[in-house]
Amino acid sequence: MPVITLPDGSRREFSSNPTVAEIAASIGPGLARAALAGRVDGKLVDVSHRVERDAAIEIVTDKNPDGLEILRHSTAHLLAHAVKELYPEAQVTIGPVIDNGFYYDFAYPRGFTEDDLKRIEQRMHEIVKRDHPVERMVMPRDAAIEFFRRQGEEYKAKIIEAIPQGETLSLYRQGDFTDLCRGPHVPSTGKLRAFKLMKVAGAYWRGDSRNEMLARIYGTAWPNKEQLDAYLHQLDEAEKRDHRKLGRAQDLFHMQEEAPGMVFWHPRGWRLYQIIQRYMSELWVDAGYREIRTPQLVDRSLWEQSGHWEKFHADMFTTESEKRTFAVKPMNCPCHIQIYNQGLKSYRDLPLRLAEFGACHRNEQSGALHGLMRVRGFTQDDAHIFCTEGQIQPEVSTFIDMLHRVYADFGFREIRYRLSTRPVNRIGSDDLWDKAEHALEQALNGKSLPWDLQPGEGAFYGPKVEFSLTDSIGRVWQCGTIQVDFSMPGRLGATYIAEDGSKKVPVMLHRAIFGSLERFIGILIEEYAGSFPLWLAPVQATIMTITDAQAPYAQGVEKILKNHGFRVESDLRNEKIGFKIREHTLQRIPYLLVIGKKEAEQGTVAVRTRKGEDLGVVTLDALRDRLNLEIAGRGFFTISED
RNA sequence: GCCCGCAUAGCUCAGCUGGUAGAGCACCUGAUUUGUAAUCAGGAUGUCGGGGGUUCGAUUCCCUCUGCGGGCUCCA
Repeated sequence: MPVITLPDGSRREFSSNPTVAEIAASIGPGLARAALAGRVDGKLVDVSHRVERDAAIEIVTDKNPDGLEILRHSTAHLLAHAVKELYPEAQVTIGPVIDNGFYYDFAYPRGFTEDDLKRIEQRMHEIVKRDHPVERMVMPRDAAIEFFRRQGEEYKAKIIEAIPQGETLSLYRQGDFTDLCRGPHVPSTGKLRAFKLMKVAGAYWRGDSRNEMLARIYGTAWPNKEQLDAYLHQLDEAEKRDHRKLGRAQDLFHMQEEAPGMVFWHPRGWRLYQIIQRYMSELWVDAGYREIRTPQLVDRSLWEQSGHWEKFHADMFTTESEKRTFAVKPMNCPCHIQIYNQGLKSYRDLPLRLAEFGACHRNEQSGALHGLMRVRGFTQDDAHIFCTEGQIQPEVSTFIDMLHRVYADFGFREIRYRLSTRPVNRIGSDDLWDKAEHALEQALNGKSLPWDLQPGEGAFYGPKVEFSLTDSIGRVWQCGTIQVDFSMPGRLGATYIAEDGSKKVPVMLHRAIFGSLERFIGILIEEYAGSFPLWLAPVQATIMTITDAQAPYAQGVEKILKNHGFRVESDLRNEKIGFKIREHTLQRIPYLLVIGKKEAEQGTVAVRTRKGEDLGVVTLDALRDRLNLEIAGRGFFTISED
């Protein structure tokens, strides 16, 4: 008879083979009710699973991450169940768990509307009330195909057809609804309580844009209403950080119909942009880069040579002049090679690091555009390192250190690392790709960084490491990148004279840290929710007067602070001080400097932060020292963060 | 590009089933000279995204284009 070992090490012996549910019940009725699934010797199973030999058992509840995942997965089935009841002609496809929830894709040409979502959600609650037991069945592969075909579920049948012959499949049935699924699932629909359907979207069958569009419904699910509400609240909060909203509210930039995907930077936004640009420009000097500037418009022939015309043509803006075709540059690399090619290079010149704030344009698909994050006109902090094969490792390694420093300065702690390998559409031999992919992998492993592999996601000219940051609602955006390129220098005739006097082709590393200034600023706005640290704040302090009488003194203070290099503005309007405080606090100005009769007489200012702290009355020298200290602290200084 | 949705004053938004539009803030004028998150009073404001159609009549219904939003595909 099986002996069951529980997570606390205790053992129980059963007189007959118990199910997971029975084991839970033997521990306590509360646990029996809470049991969603079991873990038997590490393997997740349904509570109906019968344990037939000695095993380590854990009862999985919604307190456990596995339990939450099962809950979400079962809620996806619940969604499909409701849809099939309401819209029998819809076909089910797949319904996986994702962060914070799940989705389910249906083949339903009419598509779903917001009203449908309400109906579906209501029906889901009804099915929960019915508390259908969720039963597991097994079926041979071919029988399963037959089973779904009979029900008109062509997509399910196709999914199963992709599974090898001879496999036995598990199906789950709740009421009249049966779905193919590996499981496990909650024991009955009554276990599902806190969920909400979020949105409808289109998604291609099997993720291929050549396939038909399915109707996807996204939902979220939680163990209880409190957690669901907390999540919904968190989403509301995240929405307030949206860079598009804050960009308008803080008068940083705007975009308009006549220039889709292009940014109109307003004075404050442009100041921020320039602060960031200058920061990088100085870092380049420190790191041995040399800054350059190359043309926007380049003849088609260069793009043909570089391979862009062939692989990237659809994304390039072109124009005609004097019977020639020019393309607005989508990337800077070919131009940088032109600068490299001026004058004969020696191995002694390597590594040669050429950097540019390269203004690029790409004709992105209209549906891909997204605020500052995905635009058609953007500026990269782009550099190309020309080096020997032996210099690849140290250069990649040094680059990653530099990137870490930059991200830390801007307050980013969580970076996602991804290695993207050769795509189908590519130039260069497999031998070169092997070498390049290997070089990047080694650089990452050398720093013990956790990275994900993205097979087939590399650029057409080489593999890359992507360094990604997340926006306010958790969407991941690639910012930094380093790419090894063994192909393009050769195509564009770059060479150097080696130690032995022979002519060799250098390796080129494409690399960026911000990626695009636009995207980086977008993420920065969301990261700080518009409350920029002092060193980045477009306006660092606003001087405001109590009455007109202090205007001359206030203007003097403004001048002094500006001379110290601070970004200061004055608000001399005939308004009450509370009104001015409110306005500039909402603008997230780090320091509010109030000047009344007293301050004007004493030669001081009363300091208030955007958080509402009163720092008292200080002299201008004391203020200067404080601001300078805080500015020097960059992302590490937290006094005025909120 | 594809699917779904949206487009009303500078901004945020209201406007039920068709009868040419409204609020708050902002703006302008005047009063007020004010001490740490909204002083009071008055005033002006719209081709209701563009084009076409149905209708006696369209912000409202239909078609189409453009842009935006959320996804998908793609990418910095």
